[in-house]
Amino acid sequence: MYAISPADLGTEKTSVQRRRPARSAGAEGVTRRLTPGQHLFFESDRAAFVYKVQSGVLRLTRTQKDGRRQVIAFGFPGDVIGLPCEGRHTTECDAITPVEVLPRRCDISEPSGMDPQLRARLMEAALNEIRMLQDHFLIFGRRLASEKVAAFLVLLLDRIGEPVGELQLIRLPMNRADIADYLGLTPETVSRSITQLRAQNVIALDDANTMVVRDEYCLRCLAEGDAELCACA
Amino acid sequence: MYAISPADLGTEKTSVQRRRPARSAGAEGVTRRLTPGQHLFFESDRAAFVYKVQSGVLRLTRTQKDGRRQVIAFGFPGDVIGLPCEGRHTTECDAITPVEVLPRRCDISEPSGMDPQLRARLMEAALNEIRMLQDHFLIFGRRLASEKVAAFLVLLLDRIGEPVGELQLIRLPMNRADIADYLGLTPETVSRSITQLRAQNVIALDDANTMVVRDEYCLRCLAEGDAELCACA
DNA sequence: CGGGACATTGATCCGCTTCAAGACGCGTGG
DNA sequence: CCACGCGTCTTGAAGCGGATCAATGTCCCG
Repeated sequence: MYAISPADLGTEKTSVQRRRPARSAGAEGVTRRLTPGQHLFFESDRAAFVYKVQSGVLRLTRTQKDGRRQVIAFGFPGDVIGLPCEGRHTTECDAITPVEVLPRRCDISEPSGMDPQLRARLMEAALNEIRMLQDHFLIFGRRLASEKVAAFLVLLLDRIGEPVGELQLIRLPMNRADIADYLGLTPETVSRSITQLRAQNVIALDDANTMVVRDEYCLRCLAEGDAELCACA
Repeated sequence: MYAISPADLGTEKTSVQRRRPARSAGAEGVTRRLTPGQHLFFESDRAAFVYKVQSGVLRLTRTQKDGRRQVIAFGFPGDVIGLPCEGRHTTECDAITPVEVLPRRCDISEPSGMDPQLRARLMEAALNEIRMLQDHFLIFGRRLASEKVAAFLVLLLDRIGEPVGELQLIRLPMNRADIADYLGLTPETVSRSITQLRAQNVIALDDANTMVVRDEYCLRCLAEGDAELCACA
């Protein structure tokens, strides 16, 4: 869908990082910047690096033959993404906001020569990813759409929530379609669920991608299917 | 739902949940045997070992507060299961057939003293698990129940299919409820989908847990949503 | 100001869940 | 050997929730 687009179009005020190797995958230890829509890697790509996300948000997806897309995960700052299997990436990855990632050379097949510390971190990252995928399954398997959406918002809240006075703010980096493909729903259903949460005064929307959590306890109850425990219902 | 009953009968009949204090978690390198329903570990257990499955089939599950169960994966011979996160198991695990596993001591936090070969295998196992979980997502995200079930049968076919003349045989080690909880369906819907596949002459059932794949090509088409490509529809 | 991408809302339809009943296989005990 | 009970699988009928299709609203950016 997206063609390779020049990376030096927008938001280039930070440093003089103009000598980025063109069209190369990057270099060890040199921060790589992506603009929204730009790909970091594709499925089946030979994996030269794993990437530590420094800022921004990435989207990890797999697509099936019928064109349907599954969002496997979102990559937030602090995440290590791009762990390969048998030397190849197992998902597609593109940026949904301006992104900075730090590439680390990653030759899993030659672990003997690898820095022990890096090796340990890689293992830790892999085990963490396993747990996050399992958590994702629990959300994905929720019965009602509203529960899925609430659980997703809780996830975001814990990950990128920003305190605003007594309450918390969530700046949604992804659009409704991304949320839908993460949860196994349609964008319309996601929108309806959000509208419903707003009607219950659990959240408030500034604009479509900026929400204030007005009743965090209630949101967490709804996320677990305990609608009864929540006075908002 | 399940009665507590002694599990040492040696019979492999009904699945019996038997909570057993893991006073003898096993010993490094000594094959451990489980009877159906017996647990290998529980969620949040401190993880002393990972296990290589030698024979039989295990079920890895996570349960949520409302009692709903999500089958995360099945452990087949050759699989390495029980990879911990932060020193603890992230799922529950019990046997659904008689099982033999080989425990390997696994102190991820102390990787320096670990045999490099074992370390490499652990990493490989972790990366493989990530890919398998991602594959699971694609199946879970299929639109129609019949596609999910077909995709699941293809998975089993490739994993434990037994050639029988020209065709292939699948001995289902798990019941309909397990399949349902793996796919995010109800047992009734799984049953109906199987009935439908049988009516289309794609499969034939000997008994409920023994099926012959009569048209493998068609099954694979249905699994990918290409019902049109299949004359059986 | 106008165009495009995205979000919301509405109406309808379909597939799955739910609840219920019956069938089947298997082990036990008479 | 057969009757019984239990767990599982199958099948049926009804209701509901989300998908789909369509129209409108909103924001952003040129």
